[in-house]
Amino acid sequence: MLKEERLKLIMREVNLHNKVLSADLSRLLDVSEDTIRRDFKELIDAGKILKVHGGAVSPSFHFPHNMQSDVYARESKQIIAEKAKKLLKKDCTVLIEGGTTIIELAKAISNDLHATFFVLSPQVAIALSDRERLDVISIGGKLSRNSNVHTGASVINQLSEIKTDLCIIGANGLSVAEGLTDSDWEIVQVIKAMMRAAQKVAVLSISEKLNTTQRLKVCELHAVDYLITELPPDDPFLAPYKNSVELL
Amino acid sequence: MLKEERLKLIMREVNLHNKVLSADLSRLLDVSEDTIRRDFKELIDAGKILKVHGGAVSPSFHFPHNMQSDVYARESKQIIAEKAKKLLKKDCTVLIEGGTTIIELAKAISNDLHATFFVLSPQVAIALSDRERLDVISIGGKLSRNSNVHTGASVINQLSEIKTDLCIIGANGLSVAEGLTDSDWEIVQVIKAMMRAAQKVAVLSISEKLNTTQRLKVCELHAVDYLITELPPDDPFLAPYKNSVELL
DNA sequence: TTTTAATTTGCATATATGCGCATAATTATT
DNA sequence: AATAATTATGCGCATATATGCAAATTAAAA
Repeated sequence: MLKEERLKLIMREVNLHNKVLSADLSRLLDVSEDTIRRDFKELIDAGKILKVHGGAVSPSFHFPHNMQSDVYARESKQIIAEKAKKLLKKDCTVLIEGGTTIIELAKAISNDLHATFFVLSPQVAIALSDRERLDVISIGGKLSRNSNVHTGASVINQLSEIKTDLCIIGANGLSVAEGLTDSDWEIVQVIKAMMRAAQKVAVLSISEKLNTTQRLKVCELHAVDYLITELPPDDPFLAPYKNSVELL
Repeated sequence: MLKEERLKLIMREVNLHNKVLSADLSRLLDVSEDTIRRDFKELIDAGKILKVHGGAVSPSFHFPHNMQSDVYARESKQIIAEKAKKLLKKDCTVLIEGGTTIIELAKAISNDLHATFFVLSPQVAIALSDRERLDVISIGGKLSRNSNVHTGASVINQLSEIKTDLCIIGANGLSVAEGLTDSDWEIVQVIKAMMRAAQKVAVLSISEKLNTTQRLKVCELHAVDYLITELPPDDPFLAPYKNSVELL
């Protein structure tokens, strides 16, 4: 990849998100963070970005907005994202939910994966929008405020009309006894519809969500094909799950 | 192979991909990289390409050449956003497109406006997602990469089923003679459908887009109800538009 | 504070580039 | 047609640029 291309892509990221992290760009563009920082220098000299610790921001960036302090458990989520990437094969169709873990996965997806993604969350749509070889299709609907995912009858309807190889969802509660659980009724309906639309079901969950239960039931554990946590599959903590799902 | 043929092929590659690697061309045309570089020299002298380390790029791609433009107009866009806010009444339904000007409007919308927004762009959806009293409904579809707006038949379909008080769109080209114009066919279809779905049409445009024309026609000027620019309505620059639309 | 993460710096390596020259191909001249 | 002149091409080498790695430094976070 030409350096010029990288600069273009960096600017695109900055204009898109107002801020970029060196680490994210490093993974996206598959160069070292050093190189990203050197690119930053050029863009700074050109007055196109401003440097901040950890990344860069657009010159017109105002702090109050977009300042999401999502750093929490980000490392675990990145491990999960790396594992989940292995499920994404060339030319597959994927139905993908929202939530911070899923967004981490979206960011980690390589620039040259050729596939079709059906997305339910505007954030995920944006995170994927710069991947040249990806078809991104938003399943529209009412934006649920607390989850930032499209919900409602129209979503369920549209989901009933598509078939995908895989669906990827985040877990709010997961236990051997109760299976997958959530606290939001609308989201539960959406996830159920997603699972019907997909051949295989992958659940991404940081380990702290394991062995917890939310008010509403989504499905039994055995309805899940892959469970991806930041722990190695042979971690004793995961032992109870081994019989029902494939651990990654 | 004749040198002239090579030059032709090189230009074709550049126009096709906006960039070429010396190494690729060397292999493709079966000549040494030196020769390719010497070819580059000719094309550079002719102003047809620009040299970068590792290859060459099309002049429009080279970033130092299109340095400004996007970021600087932000102030104007904020002025436009403030004016456009006045069109948003309590309990109205609004259909809103994408683009930087529109995103600026979305950010400017007050926290206690009670209304329903149909959105076509994930960025706009996110910008609106934290307004407590807003219903945000995404019209889903294939995400168009260059505009970051949902497009395609499903969008047109969904738009045919809704009725809103107002639609707000950004202009790419606007002139008295040619009306509203754009360069992307998919977007044109979407805008037309938006206008059919809405009672009133507001066009937001920074003044530099005025009196310019793009390849594809969207509609005549009189199909637009409100034209909002950063200039005051009595600016002489806007005089030709006065008869056809209401200026804000 | 201590601890962690990000950045800078210097260095090593790989790749790209420019130049001189020899050779091959093309064109002009006799 | 043969030869001279011109132009195009490839190769080796010196230099410049780009990139990654590791240690040292600096900034943020706990």
